[in-house]
Amino acid sequence: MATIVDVAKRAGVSTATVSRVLNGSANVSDKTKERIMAAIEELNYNPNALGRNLRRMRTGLVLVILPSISNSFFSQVVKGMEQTGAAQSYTTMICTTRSNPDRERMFLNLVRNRQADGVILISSCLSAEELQSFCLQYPVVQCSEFIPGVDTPLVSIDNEHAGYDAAQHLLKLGHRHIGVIAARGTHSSDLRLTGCRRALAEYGIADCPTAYGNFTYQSGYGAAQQLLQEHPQLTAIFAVSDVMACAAMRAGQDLEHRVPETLSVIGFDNITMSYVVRPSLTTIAQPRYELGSAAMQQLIVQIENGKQSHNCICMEHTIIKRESTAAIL
Amino acid sequence: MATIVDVAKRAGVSTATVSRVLNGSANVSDKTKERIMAAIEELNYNPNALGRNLRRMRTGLVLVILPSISNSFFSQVVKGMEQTGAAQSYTTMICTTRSNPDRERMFLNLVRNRQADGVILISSCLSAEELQSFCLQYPVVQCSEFIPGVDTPLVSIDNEHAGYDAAQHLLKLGHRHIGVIAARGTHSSDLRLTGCRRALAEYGIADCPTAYGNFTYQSGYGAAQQLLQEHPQLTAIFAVSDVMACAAMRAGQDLEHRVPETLSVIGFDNITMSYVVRPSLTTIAQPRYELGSAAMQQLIVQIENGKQSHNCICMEHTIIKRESTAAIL
DNA sequence: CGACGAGATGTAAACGATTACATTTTCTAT
DNA sequence: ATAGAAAATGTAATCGTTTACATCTCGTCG
Repeated sequence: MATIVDVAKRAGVSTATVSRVLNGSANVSDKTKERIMAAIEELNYNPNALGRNLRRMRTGLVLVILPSISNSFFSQVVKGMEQTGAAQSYTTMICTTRSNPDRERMFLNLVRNRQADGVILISSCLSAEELQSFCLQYPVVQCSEFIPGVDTPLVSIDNEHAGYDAAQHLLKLGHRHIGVIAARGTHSSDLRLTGCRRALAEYGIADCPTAYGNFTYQSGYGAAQQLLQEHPQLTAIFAVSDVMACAAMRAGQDLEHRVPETLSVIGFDNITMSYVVRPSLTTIAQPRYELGSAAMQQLIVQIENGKQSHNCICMEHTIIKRESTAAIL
Repeated sequence: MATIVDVAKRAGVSTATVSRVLNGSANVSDKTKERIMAAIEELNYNPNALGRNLRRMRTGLVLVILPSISNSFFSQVVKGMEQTGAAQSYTTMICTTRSNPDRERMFLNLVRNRQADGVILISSCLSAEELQSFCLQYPVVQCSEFIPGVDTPLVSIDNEHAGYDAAQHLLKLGHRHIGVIAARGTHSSDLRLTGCRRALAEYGIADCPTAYGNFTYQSGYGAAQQLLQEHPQLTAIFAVSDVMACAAMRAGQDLEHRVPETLSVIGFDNITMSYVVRPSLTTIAQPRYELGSAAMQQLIVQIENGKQSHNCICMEHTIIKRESTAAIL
């Protein structure tokens, strides 16, 4: 494997000059430049990034840490990050934790180690304390799904308000018995639930049957079954994710409900599945690409200008009305 | 940021001894080890991986390059890679190309640059020639979706045979007018189509109407519409991906078909969506986790023992019969 | 008691680039 | 022709580790 020294020798110049050509620096004569290019070509030389990065003390790599790539919600968010990063010469790589804190720590260590310049967290599985101590020293941004009480820039939507809007939609359709499928230990789910209850309270409704799932189809199915069996008076279900909402529709149908005639269902995230199922799913959409893009923007500022003030960027959500919700009969 | 020199000074030893402790080497007295650990603690020292990797000329990083994370088929494949890699101390990162050859080249350059030790390709978008010249010099494995004619180890299923089996299933149910939704420029799709036609030929059927999509729901919907309108006699459709198969079901239903009574549909991949839709989708399943695991195994062998003979590992597929296919009336 | 070997530690040379500073060459203006 | 500026190039230190080799310190054994 050829090094810069080999190239320099072959071209009859010093390594400094080769380096200048490599980095497009001015003040190298065309003749020399050509000789160097030829030597690079002949030796099939590739600069060793380890040497370069060591000297520069940066890598141009940015990590996105998320639980898994199976949630198609993340796809667009990550795309926003990638494109915004690429526009400023950062390479984005995806690291999956499978909700294993040790795996997350391992990836954060890559930043400690200087193998990556910074990290964007989606749905971290560490404690606020652990995260806090990390983010004091290294560039970190939280995006979308986050741990509260940590001094990182944060890019998300107003989940409480979104939950409120979902419930409002059902209430305006006349529903008064509304159940929720939430997810335990997920801050956004807590906020959505809070917002939902606030809307119910405005209609004088104190009762809000809630079951919990973990974002899988199976868990959503079970939660919906439980809700519908324990509270037969329910006419609507709000699930904090589309996958669980789809499962709820199926569970409802399997319990002799018709959606939306006897059971309305509203989801969250607007993933592909939500318009593939039948009936198509009413849901809350987030500006996924923009969330990712803004998060990357924040991270790059941090990497290049150091720790920033605790920024919190809140984006707009929208409700997408489809076939799964209807006025109560 | 503390360096190994700072730690050595503080502990009153040489950097060599600190390094020995860091790497768990023998022959350091307990007393010294303790002093060094204390110094590391006090200085909040983290070894700089850039220096280390430069010296060792390896990083322990492995890249998985794929078009996008939105295809949930990849999720389990990648999990197999991650776990098998982790078991041998390799860190796996996911890189998405969005089918952009320049992005793919950029990621391959990380290997050229020595920022990663090797790479697994799923559905590369480079030419066989370009890939070939890369894989002669660096550790590469292709997995699942591949470019033919390149000397990399390959881990996949027998796509031709799988296509044959899908068609056989429909033929045995009595279908004689079978359409295919394929994907242009995808080798596995070509093979599946070939296999399908071989099965038809065995039944003396020469006609096999084929339309093309690009794995998106929309494209599958359009392809199915086209097939059903141009060939009203069709009673069954084989789509080379579940997403397109689901779209075909919907298109069929929107054209007044009932699935499976008047139209049978079979897909490929067994993604979550395939059992969420109604009717649930008959499909061909691949051993996803095992594909990924075997691919990583191959890669590690290459990284640690150098270029291997052109290995091709073929895994078993299975047909999963659900509600979307039925005997012809 | 002295030699020897094992164990503990230190010295210094890599690894492959970048870059501040020094030097040489070339050009311009008088 | 020559001073001086500008352009081109070179020298060598540096980034933070690891590790071959050298050295030192003991305890053991004949």
